[in-house]
Amino acid sequence: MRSIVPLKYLERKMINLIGKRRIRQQDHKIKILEAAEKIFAKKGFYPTTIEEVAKKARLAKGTIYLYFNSKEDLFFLVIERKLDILLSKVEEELKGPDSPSQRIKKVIAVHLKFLEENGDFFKIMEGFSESLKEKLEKKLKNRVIQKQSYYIEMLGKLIQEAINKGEIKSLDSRKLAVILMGIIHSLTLYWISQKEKDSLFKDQLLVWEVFWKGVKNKDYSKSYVE
Amino acid sequence: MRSIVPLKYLERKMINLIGKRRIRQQDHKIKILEAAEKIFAKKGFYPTTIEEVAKKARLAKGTIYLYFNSKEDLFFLVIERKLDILLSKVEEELKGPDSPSQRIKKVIAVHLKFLEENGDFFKIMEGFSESLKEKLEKKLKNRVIQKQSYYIEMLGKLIQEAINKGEIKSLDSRKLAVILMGIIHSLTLYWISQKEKDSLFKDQLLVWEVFWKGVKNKDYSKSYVE
DNA sequence: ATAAAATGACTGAATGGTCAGCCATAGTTT
DNA sequence: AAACTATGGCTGACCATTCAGTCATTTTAT
Repeated sequence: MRSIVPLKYLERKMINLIGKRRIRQQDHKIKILEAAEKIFAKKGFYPTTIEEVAKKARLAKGTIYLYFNSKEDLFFLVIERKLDILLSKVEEELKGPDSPSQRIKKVIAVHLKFLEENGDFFKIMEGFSESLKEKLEKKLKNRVIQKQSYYIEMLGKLIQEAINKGEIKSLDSRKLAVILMGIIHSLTLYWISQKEKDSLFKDQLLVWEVFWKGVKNKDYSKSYVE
Repeated sequence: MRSIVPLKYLERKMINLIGKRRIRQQDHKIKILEAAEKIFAKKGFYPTTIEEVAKKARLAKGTIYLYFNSKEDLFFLVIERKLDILLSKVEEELKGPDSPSQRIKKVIAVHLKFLEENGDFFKIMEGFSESLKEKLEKKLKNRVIQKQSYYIEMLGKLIQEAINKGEIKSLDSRKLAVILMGIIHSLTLYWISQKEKDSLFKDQLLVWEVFWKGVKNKDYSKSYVE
């Protein structure tokens, strides 16, 4: 007799995990994240209201709080989701056996493509620094910062490799990584501000050319292919 | 007899304009601007409270509103004040008879020096895009945006000049201006994030080298002096 | 029938902006 | 020069609004 109760409980647990409800919940979570992404991109963190996000996701305000702990959490999770995708795409691209310089070229292309497809993400990141200023230490905030740093670090190592191989001049590899990201960032900003949007992706050659010629080792000019 | 009254009135007016009170007022305006600059840099637009600015300026909240119309106005005026200084410094530097490339080099130096001396200004500008999103069109906001654009435009023209003289490869001069600013911006951001602050100014050579080699015309390598 | 999910009215805290009054200083009168 | 008056810069309590987050109630699914 007693065993029936826990069985029913487990049963329900299973249903929750794999049944319709579970799927619904996932749907809603994604729906909210996507709605939030758009609104945060448009207005920035502070002027965005949970009510508005809920409306966009066609849910009630209270429902948001069933899936996220706070506005801040929602904000950071929106960022984290996209940052993870970007990171995985870049890491995927780096798996090949190419030379460092070729891999850098690939990173530029992947990054620009991602930003072109995720303008909202870029806009949010742009305002990220503003929103994290003078706020209590938050687990999620730090996770995002850490992922950002990890990305720059990865790029820095790649550049260092290129330096070691003599492809790039012996300069501070981390600073060069920062510079490369700065070039990408500023061109993206420019692209977003343009009303008549040309393709951002096609600027990969411009980025590559300027960066590569700017940093390449004179003795190694043969490696500048294409 | 009648004329005495208006005379006295004018007399008082003069005293108000040039006397103690008038000086006091100027003092306060600057005081508020400087306090606001610090707080805005630290916390960003939205989390900054007028009360806090007032406290820092050792004035009462209401007093702020005697000198500025709103929090937004104060914010934009803080930016505008510094932007004007930067613009004038750069314009001053461009007056010489140097070649375009030499003038670009000077702009880099002046800009980096200014940012090193005005880290707070940079921090505010960083969050500028966030705070201006989805806000009613404001005269002051547009003035600031216009000045920013003017700066990029000026740099673009300078680069175009260099292109025309064959110093720089024939690329989109505006995009190159954007790239140069991106390099400067990202290195400044990096510099600010460093706890052990090296000099930002000394990176002028790095910026110059990377940018110049990245864009220079092959046929014109002689012009790369120093 | 039961429990989970969703709702949205409500609450409390925060804060931009206001304004009636205070008081230091300047001007006037005796 | 002393006493009185007028001025206006400054103040901070107060008001109105906005909004994150809560929870009693309703809806939905099984």
